[in-house]
Amino acid sequence: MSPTPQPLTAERILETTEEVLRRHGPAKATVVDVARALGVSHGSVYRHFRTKAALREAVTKRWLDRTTLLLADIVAEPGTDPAARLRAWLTALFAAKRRKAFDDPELFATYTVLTTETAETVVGEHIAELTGQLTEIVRAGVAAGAFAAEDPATAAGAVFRATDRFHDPHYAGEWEKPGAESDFRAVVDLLLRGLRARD
Amino acid sequence: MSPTPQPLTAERILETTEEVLRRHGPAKATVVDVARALGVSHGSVYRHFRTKAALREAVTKRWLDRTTLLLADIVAEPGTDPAARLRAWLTALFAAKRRKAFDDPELFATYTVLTTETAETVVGEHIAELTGQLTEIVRAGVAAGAFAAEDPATAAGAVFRATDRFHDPHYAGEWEKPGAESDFRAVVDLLLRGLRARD
DNA sequence: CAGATGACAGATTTCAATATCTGTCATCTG
DNA sequence: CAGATGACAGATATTGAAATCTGTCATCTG
Repeated sequence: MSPTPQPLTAERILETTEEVLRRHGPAKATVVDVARALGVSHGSVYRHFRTKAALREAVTKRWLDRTTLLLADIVAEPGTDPAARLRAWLTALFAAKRRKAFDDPELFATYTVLTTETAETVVGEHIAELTGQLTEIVRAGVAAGAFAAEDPATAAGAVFRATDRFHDPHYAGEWEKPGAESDFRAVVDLLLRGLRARD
Repeated sequence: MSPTPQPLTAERILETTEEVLRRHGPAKATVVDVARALGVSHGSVYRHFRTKAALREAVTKRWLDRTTLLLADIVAEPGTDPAARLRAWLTALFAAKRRKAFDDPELFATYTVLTTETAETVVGEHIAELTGQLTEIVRAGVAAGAFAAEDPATAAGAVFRATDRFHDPHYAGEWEKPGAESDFRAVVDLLLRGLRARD
């Protein structure tokens, strides 16, 4: 769009790459497109990112990190009832994903492809961060005597995996169906019952 | 293989279609291939199945029904402890899927494509049958005073969805990883804890 | 006449030629 | 001389013509 006289930074490249991905989709967005949009040669892009895959990874990480940050607020919330906090966290995650999928389906499809490409690396770390947050919530719940769990990390992992259907993009098609909301509640209810400490 | 002089039945067509799918894969298996393998014209195949999609659906249903039947035995088991029976059912489902995926990865990939094609119809019914079995186990558990659940069907649905990761072919890649077994146990433990009746 | 056939139209797939892209690097420029 | 360039080789994607497939149906055959 603009010839942009500003210095070429990794940050500007990432912004432009997002834009190009939004416009062209994951299959047709090329490094040459990104360079063209920035008004530079594609060789310059390779000065900041070693490969096209690395560039895509960086964009994907940015996108995932936005969600991680959003949820961190809930973990940090002080003195809430552990069960309520765990439910709030899971609900916020589901809501965030559902909103992304619903508001801009094409962009969501683009990121679904990107995350599939980096399942083992970037997405793996993202999931580790999320289960880390969950572990923190469970740990606090155990400390408060509200939850019973031998190992908070194991329990958190189980909770995360048991709710895959409500955050894995693979199931996005199910998220706007009539029963989705009550299905979610039923799973969360069952999991919270399983965590709750016996008197 | 053989020119087969026997009468052309839907059953024989299904058997041959399985064979052709096994050989050629889902992308390249054509109705013409099936007809050729049977030594008939493809018009004759269309006398038994209205479309190629209908033929594929029928094959897929056969395949899924084999698993349904396997699990029905566990539901029918008399007088077992409800928790043990539920665990056995979930374990058998996971084991059956994992075996299929591991023993013949190409065939499993073929059926993964087929089930994706018929997600709304055949697979939907298959899932309904499985959750029906689960509901029966939960209902019996509630009757025996071992489980607490307002609505057994809802609880069964929640258990099924919470274990998606261990039966949805989408996750097949995870099933042979080191942690899979203990991840499975952690989720099932948590779910059983959630179902268990309080004294 | 129940059931099989194969020619056919329109849709889909294959294939090979062509164009574009990725990643490198010798060269240029401020 | 730090940073940008663009020519280049090999890999990948696009394209359009030809081949194959799907689904129908008038016709044939036991």
